[in-house]
Amino acid sequence: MRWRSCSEPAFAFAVDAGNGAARAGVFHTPHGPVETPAFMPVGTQATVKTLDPRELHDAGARMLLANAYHLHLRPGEALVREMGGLHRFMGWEGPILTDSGGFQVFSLATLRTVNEDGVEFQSHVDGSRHVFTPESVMAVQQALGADVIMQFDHVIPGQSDHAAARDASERSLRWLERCLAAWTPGAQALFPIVQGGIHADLRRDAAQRITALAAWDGIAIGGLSVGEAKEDMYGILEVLDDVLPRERPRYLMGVGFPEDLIEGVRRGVDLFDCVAPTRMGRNGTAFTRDGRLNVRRASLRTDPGPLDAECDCTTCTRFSRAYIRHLFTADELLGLRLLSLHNVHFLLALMRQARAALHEDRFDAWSRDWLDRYHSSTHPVT
RNA sequence: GGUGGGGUACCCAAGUGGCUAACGGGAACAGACUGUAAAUCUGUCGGCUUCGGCCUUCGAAGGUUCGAAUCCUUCCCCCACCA
Repeated sequence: MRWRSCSEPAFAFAVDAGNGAARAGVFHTPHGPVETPAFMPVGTQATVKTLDPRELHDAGARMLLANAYHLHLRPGEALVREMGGLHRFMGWEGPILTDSGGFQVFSLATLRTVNEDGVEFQSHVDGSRHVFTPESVMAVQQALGADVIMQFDHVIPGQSDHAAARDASERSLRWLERCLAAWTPGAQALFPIVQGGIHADLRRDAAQRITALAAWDGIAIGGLSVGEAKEDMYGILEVLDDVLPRERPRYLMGVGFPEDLIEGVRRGVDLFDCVAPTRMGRNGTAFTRDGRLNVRRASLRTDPGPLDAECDCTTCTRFSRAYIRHLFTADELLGLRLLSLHNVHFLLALMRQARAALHEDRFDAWSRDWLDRYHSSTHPVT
């Protein structure tokens, strides 16, 4: 295995506070440090939908995601490279992580066939056929030029049985070896991904085998938040907390909702990403300290207050619930932007609070209070 | 004044004897969304209900029929064109 030593500084990870399994630290990348635990907004097609990179940075985002499958189809990694790489192309100077397309094996299941060599996708854009292999996915991600790249993995539905989960996990492990062989260490960190569904033995086995391969820049936990029960997800995180090395960042892929971020941090996760804040932002749901709020609700028609009284984002400082409701009711584009911005800001602020609580050694109490209030879900009309 | 067309649930609009509480849209209301095929999707949308049904509806009133939003009569409105 051609593993770069973890003593190399480019992707150093320093843990500087902890509370049980939860910890706070700093993950260093060639495009700057990321304080953890951190939430990474998702910009699948080299854009966090509706949001300007500048306002993302101002909201506290330090690292973004993009997607190899989508960018390979459009505009193509060659064009991105020609335009100076992903950072310059999308106007984001901070670190970027690209997902490999493994999630699309799950989300586009009706448009692909899997075999040992790789996956043949029928493009959701124009129907053309594209073969993704561990080697080709490494090449795509190298051309895109993200700081962190992901192995090609096989994601399956959360409720899959043991046999199916083992099959997908074993395939992902074989593909990991091929990704490692095709990877050029140095400017890019390669994160392996633990699979195994909701089956503790498979998860433990995969985590141990990945860990045993070599030193790590970071390890991802994949195949969660794909339809399984929350308790199953939390249970798997607890299983993995015992097995995964503590000196490297752990990245829980595709999570999540505010409550899942806190539950994840509590179980030792450092990095998260999720489309929820932006998708829900476009679909009319706001995250608030008192639970989710459907901004189309008739009861907000004349509500002069902010989405969340404690939020200091642009949306909450300047616009009323009544106005945002109106924007959604009238299908005005500003509504999508304002709500996406608020939701992203909300999760970033949540992680900021979690880090502060960890540094001040009060994470346990803080997280319990936060969850109690969030789950009480009242939404008094102002 | 004449001729022709039309009045269907909040709006638009199908339906010309039973399969119609009434196709479709929209609005409204409620819900879902977790490494983005998503500014998407789902449900409710006359009233009551012990969920099996019951009641009231298709401009108004009468009539034909076992049975009418659908056929007939009269009346009331709207639109187009002609005087």
